[in-house]
Amino acid sequence: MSATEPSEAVVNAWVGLMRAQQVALQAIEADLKQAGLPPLGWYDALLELRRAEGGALRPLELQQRLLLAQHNVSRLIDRLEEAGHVHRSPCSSDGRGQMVSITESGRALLDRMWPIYRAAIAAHVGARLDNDADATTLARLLGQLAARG
Amino acid sequence: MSATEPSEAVVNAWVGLMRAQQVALQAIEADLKQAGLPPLGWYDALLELRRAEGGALRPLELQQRLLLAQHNVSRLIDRLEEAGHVHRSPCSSDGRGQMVSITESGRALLDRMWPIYRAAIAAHVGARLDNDADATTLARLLGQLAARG
DNA sequence: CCGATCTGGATGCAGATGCATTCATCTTGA
DNA sequence: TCAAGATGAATGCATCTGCATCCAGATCGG
Repeated sequence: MSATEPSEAVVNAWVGLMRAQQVALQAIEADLKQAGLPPLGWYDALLELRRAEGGALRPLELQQRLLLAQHNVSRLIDRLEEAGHVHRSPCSSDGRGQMVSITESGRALLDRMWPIYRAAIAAHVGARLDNDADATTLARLLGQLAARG
Repeated sequence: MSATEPSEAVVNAWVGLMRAQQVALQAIEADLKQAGLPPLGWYDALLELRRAEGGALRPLELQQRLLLAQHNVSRLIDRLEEAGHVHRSPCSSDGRGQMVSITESGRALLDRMWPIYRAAIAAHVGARLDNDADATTLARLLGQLAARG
């Protein structure tokens, strides 16, 4: 499987990965927008913050969890801060760094987004899989692709 | 599977889909850039043109095949034309439309990109799957997600 | 035949991303 | 201890995407 010449099955998996993500993401983003909600990226970032100890993370940690480029995280935080969903404060242990914490507004936004997001996942992903076993298999194989190494 | 409340397996499949695509795409795009080649979008568009009868398609057809927004197709064609890889000509059957055809330069670019692209797929997708059966299963399940309906 | 409407495609503008550089602070080693 | 390098984060600029609108040519109803 690791030759420079991928098998046809591997190429099909790759093409399918691109297509499936494109189709599902477009549909889910459309549902969010339809409901007057911000893009998924905001949800992902706020969710990581809420999960974190104290509801706060360093930008660098956020960057690693979201797999985004440094400058994109910086600007995502700009937008979230502008909208009042996060708050920047200086970092006590490292003068270069800072702490980004989720605000009440940010937590409320997560709560507002999840019902829509959840329904969109069910509609655009769940409804296209035949059963839970398929979903589990898919998740396992996709997990292998995303594993670092 | 189509309740408004997706099962945990479905949510895991969705998260895995986003992650796997992000990781694989970033890695493959990086390999292309490393080799001094243009982004994947160019490959996709040129490939559709080369596959098409006469090496030409209407922008609308390209749009449907690539699942891109109309204005993005228009601008992708701008860039490809600017680089000499495609050629716009008026459409005989519909005065509003046009034909976009792949040039020799475009065909040559496809041929230059494929070895790098192929190796990247093998390295970043193939190498992470245990065997061809897994690749086939993955492709099948992803195909269900992308199927229109 | 012709005006109303629809459709294929382009474009202006705002928002987002990639890339290189910059700035400040932290770390290291002589 | 302090200069040299490394690291966390921001920013200027070009490219790309999203969105609304616009334009020209096609289609349809009377």
